[in-house]
This record gives sequence, structure tokens and C-alpha cells, in this order.
Amino acid sequence: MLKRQKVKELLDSKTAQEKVLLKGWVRTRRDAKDFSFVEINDGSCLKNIQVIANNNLNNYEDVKKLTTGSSVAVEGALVESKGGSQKYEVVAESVFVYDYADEDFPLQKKKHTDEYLRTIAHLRPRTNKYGAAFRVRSTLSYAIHKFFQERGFRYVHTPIITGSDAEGAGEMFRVTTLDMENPPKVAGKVDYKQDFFGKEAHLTVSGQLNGEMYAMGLGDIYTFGPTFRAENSNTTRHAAEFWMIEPEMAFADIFDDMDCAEDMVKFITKYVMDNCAEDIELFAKFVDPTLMETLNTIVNNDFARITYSEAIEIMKKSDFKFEYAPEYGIDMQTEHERFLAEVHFKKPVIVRDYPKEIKAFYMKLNADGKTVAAMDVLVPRIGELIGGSQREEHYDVLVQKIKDMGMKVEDYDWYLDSRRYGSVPHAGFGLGFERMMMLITGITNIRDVIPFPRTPNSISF
RNA sequence: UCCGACUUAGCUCAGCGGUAGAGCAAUCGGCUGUUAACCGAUUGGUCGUUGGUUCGAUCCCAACAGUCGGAGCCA
Repeated sequence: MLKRQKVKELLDSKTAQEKVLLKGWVRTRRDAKDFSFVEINDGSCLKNIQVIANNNLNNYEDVKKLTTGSSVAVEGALVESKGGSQKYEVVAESVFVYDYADEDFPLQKKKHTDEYLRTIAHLRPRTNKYGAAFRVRSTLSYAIHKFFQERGFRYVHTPIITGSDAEGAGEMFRVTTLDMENPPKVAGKVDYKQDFFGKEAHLTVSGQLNGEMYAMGLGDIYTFGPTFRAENSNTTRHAAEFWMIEPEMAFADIFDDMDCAEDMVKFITKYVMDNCAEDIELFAKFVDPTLMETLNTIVNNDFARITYSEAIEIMKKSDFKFEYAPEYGIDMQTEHERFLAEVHFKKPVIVRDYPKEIKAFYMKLNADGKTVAAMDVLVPRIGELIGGSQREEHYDVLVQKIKDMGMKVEDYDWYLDSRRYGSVPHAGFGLGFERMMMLITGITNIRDVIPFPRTPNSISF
């Protein structure tokens, strides 16, 4: 029996072939006098393959009814094309129609807006742009695993349901099996002792605290999984469900952390450029004309490295008109981050040593007593791509920081154990996977780099 | 959550105080090794919802809803 070949294999074929079998979806059909051109795409690559269906086919009438979106199997000869736009085409000996797409198939042979395609997110992978985006998403995921695995990092699956209200990284989604209409109550309050886990449970906002524990056993680890934030944020850069990569390295300081982050961003960018060249080309052509320049800048240059106070000084000295004046002690605004990466350095920048007041409790207090060993990687257009830090490894300092920030020490009992039993310096960071996707494709809305995005008031599909 | 813009045919949009138009799509026909093919015809809309102003509202006003953009939160 004839083995099916993907469109990519056929177009990459070294020679013409007498007999091939291909399967896919019709992108467009053009009728000529005695035959039809049918363009088939199967998702294996951006390009379609052109099929010549002559009117001597016994079901030629069926071929002439093929609409955009219909599914077919074609047997025939792979021959060099007489037309100019493609190397090969397939002259059909038989065309089997799996299914006709109804005439109200919403994808037309024209450009659709991203807003419209979002309303048909279940069908948009059949378009050129979204096909390319999600091929890139797959390759980018692989590149991340490849980067860490090749460097001896272990992949840790941290829990998605969590009982700790730990990190304070944002509002959390509650997980419960209680009857919401009529929950059990004690003294007027919901009695979570009767809930599934016997206490309150939520979807994770970060795997970091769990990841740190595994770094204390396995050495270097990384997590790569879904993360959830119940924040009511309506921006092009936030989703309620997104994927995060969180490496954690034992015996590492903030400089090791920055090196790792920079190496990783460069590696995965290069990997996608090399392995999704055709798809990236589409984005450079139709989505962001400056994309190639941006990607080359990332791959070919050292990232700028400055401290938070230096960043504030740079911004104060510039005559750039900020909506919010940069001031030491306040967290950087989106416009500040973008100024540094886009306007001042024109390449990725790593800012470190932030005032302790504006950063999380687990970050290591620097010798000055005022700043913490935190670092953010800022990139053009996106702003913050990565946030990381060296962790506070001293038990007493960490306990004091927990108290200072008004949190309960007993909630962090298990976490504090790591500082009691063989504590070591360690560091890690979090990379928002979708933000990396946006950086690498030039797509400006996070909703367009997630197959089925979840944002406030939006959970169709 | 705050600020702003938008909401007219399946899609992208134009329009105007006197109840609507184009391109594309779809359907039918024609022509052609075409390639977002081309040419012709046809079909297709209670102009987001509710209220108000007016002789009369798709158009002006208000509220609400939805979408988009910016901000905050962050990844």
C-alpha cells in the first residue's frame, strides 16, 4: 500500500515521483478549461501543494464542488510544475473526498483580522499565520527542553493544585468540590475542612517554591507548565492561564542566574530561527517588518547589564518624556522598561539589585541591606520577559523578611526547612512562555499565541 | 479595575436627521497552466441592546453589553 507523504516531504523531495499519496485540506480551488488546480495544506509546513485534477477523473464533478476547508486524499504523480510559483505539483490519478466543508465555512481566501479569528479560535490553526504561530510554539517548547536537558537540568513537575497561598504572586483561582449553592458553614464562614483536601485549595501561580526544594536534591532543575492568575487584567500581555518556565540552580548566585537567562534566550531564539525559518519569514513579512533585526540583535549581542539605580539615573538624565517620572524606590513602569530596551540600549537589558521593598520575600538581601539580588530581563516591545533572583538562603534573614512583609511564618514551614537542613546559595528565574512567543513571532497580543486563550470573561472553546 | 475608541451584509469597511452602499465571500454562468486568478449575474442587512430628544433616528443624547487599545497588576 502506498505510504502517505506529508506536504513538506513532497515539496522537499529530491526528485519527481511516479506515485504519491497525500492527504490534507483544500485551501483554494481554481478551475481551468479541462482541469482544476486544487491547493492542499496539511499543516506540515506553511506552503500548500498544488494538485492538478484533470476532467478525465471519474469523479471530476466532485472535484469541481470542492470548497475551501474540504478534506481530501490525493493519489498521483509528483512532477515538476509548469507554473512559476512552485517546484513540484501533483497530477492526480484519484481524488477521494473525505468531507466537504459547508458553504458557511468561515475562513475565506483572504486576510482576516486577528479579532475575528479569535472568535473562531477552533478554526484558526487552518490559516497561514496561526499555523505558523503554533508550529513555532511547538518548536519553541522543544528548544526549551533541549536547552535545559543538554545542560543537565532535570524537568520537575510541580503541582498545579496548591494548598499554599504562598507566593503572593497574584490572585488565585479557587479549587473546590463544595456545593457553591449551599456550602457547609461554621460560625457563618465556609467550612473548608469539609472540602476535598480538607483545606482551601487553589490553582498554582508559580512552581518556584516547590522547584527550589527539588533543586536542593537534584541540583539544577526546571519546571515548564501551566500557571494561573485570577487577576482581572485586560492587556495584550496577560492571560489567566499561561505557561511558565522556572529553572532553579543550586550553588548559583545572581550572576550565574543572569548568564543562564541570557544563554537560554539566545539558544531558543536561534533554535527557532534555524528550525522554523519559513514560518519566521512569514512573521517578518506580514506581522512585524523589524522582526529579523530584533531576533538577530538578540542572538548576536551581549545583553546590557545594569543595576536598578543605574537604570533610574539613565532615565533621569534622558530628555525622554515619561508619563510617570522615574524615581528611586518605585517599581519600573512598562514605559520605563520599554524605554531602556527599545530606546536607550536598543537590545535586551538585564536590570538587577532592586530595592527590597518592591520585590518578593524570598529574594536575597544584598550586603547594602537595602537592595535584593533580583534581576529582570527587559526586551524591546514586550518589557519584562524574565524575572529572577538569587534566593535568600539564610534562615534568620528569611524569617525576618516574611514577618516584615506581614506574612505568617507557619505558612512557610516546609519551605523554611530548606534553610534549616543544608541550605545553599541558589538562584532561578521565571520566563513567561507566551511572552517569549510574542518576542519571537512579533505577534502583539498574547491571545494570538495561545491555542485557546483564557482571559477575563472569555472561556469559549 | 480605570481611561479612551469602536459596534452597519458571512468578512473588511463606507455612509447619512427622511428607515442603507462598496469590495471580498457564497450561489449560478463564462474564460483561462492558474496561483489571494479573472469577467458577468444573483443572493444577502429588524445599522449591538434598551430608553430618550424629534413630525421622523442607523445617524443626536443616556444607560447597558460586547470588542479593541492604553494603564495598573505581573510572566
